[in-house]
Amino acid sequence: MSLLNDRDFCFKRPSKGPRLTELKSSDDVQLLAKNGYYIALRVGFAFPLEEVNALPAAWVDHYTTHRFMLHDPVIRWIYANTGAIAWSGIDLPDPMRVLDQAQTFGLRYGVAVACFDGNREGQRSFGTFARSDREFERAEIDALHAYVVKLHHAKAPPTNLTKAELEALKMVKEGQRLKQIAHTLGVSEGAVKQRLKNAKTKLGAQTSAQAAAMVGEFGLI
Amino acid sequence: MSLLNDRDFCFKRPSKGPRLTELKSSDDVQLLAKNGYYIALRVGFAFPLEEVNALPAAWVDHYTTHRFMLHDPVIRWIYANTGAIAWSGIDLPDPMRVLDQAQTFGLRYGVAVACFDGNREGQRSFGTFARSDREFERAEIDALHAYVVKLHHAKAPPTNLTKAELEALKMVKEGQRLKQIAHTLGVSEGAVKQRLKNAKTKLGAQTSAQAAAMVGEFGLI
DNA sequence: AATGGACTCTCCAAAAAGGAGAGTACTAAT
DNA sequence: ATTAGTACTCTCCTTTTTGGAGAGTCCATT
Repeated sequence: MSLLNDRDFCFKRPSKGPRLTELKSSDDVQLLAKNGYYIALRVGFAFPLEEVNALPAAWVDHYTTHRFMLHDPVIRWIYANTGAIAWSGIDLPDPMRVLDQAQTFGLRYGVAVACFDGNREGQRSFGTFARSDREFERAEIDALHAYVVKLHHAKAPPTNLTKAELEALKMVKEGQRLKQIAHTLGVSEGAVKQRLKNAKTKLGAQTSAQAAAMVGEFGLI
Repeated sequence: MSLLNDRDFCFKRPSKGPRLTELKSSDDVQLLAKNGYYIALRVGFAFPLEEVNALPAAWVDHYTTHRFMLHDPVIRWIYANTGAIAWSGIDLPDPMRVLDQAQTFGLRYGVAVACFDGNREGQRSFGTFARSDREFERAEIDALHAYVVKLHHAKAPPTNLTKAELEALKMVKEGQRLKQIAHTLGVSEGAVKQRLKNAKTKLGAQTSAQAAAMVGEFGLI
């Protein structure tokens, strides 16, 4: 029996044979990228809004200590391209033999994915996924690509927050009480509450604490 | 190359000669790095906890669009070394002529700084600073180095938070109310309050919202 | 003149914060 | 083996902060 089943993956079975369609959660990804994966979301000038690092700790250690990033052909491909490709298809030099070393950590076969949605800030997202037993199939590569694109869009920062709302959230995040905030801004406490309420609605947050943390992570304040 | 040296831990200067006073704030840095600067704090596997980007918007745009990062000799130096150096002293190839292009954006003379404090996660911090009118002086380079080291230490994540405290903070950050948290954890609401109170004390936070945002930014939850 | 959006306010109920006190668990020193 | 110290956990009680409903103002657009 395949490790992939309906519950884990969401197959569709159209006319010809089983088809992998959509990865819903990190669990689904874990099943495909058995030996680890790494996703960086919304990389701007140099760094991302969020990263998911599910690579083996030993490899992360080795990679960090040797500062492989700038020499890693996978990273180089990701920075230079958009789309998805198997590691084996990347035609770039690997003078530090990063990929060979990766193999000794169980990262033998892999996929690199990069996407960009034409946003003004030039933010890009990318991921790399690995397994040791066999090469990834085309449908799997496409599914991983779609997954990263989905996360990329999900992490699009909200654009409808007003200046006043962001201002209030910033002050909440900095540990100020409503009374202080109101005083500093020269408005009523109720006004501050209303701003926070609007912000929470727009962000889908349950509490001001959550809303403040969210805008912080989006880099909006 | 030594990863660790005295200068990484404390900034002292011998008594003789004019001494550049310590850089206290980003304003001080702005005065020195007239044409812009960039600081990345606590870069782990690949990305930092925080970045300060005060480079000219046009350059950031150009740099991002052309994905210079992997080709930038300054970045390559920073990843490979510890200490501080004038751009002009970096002896690395620049096939994409990143530095030449930087000049056309007012970034003519510059300094690169990198530091590492021997922490377990291998986190490093670095910065690069630019001006167009003249080369940086040795004392200025040292002061900028000290500034980055200071920020690096300031961003050291607290290590004294208990599992219970982090757990509570995480749930606050996710928008849960104390009642919910208490129920989920199977403890009294008072217990949750106490955990949050301890966390706030340890973090020097005024409110739970602030504490939750802080641990989030430290990457502790 | 009407509509919609952002902002403001008040009042009341619900939630969170803060203080004091006390029990438990584990460590290090006597 | 006892003791002291430290860190963590919990309860109870009071005060302060917050959240939520409803309504009003101001302003730009239609």
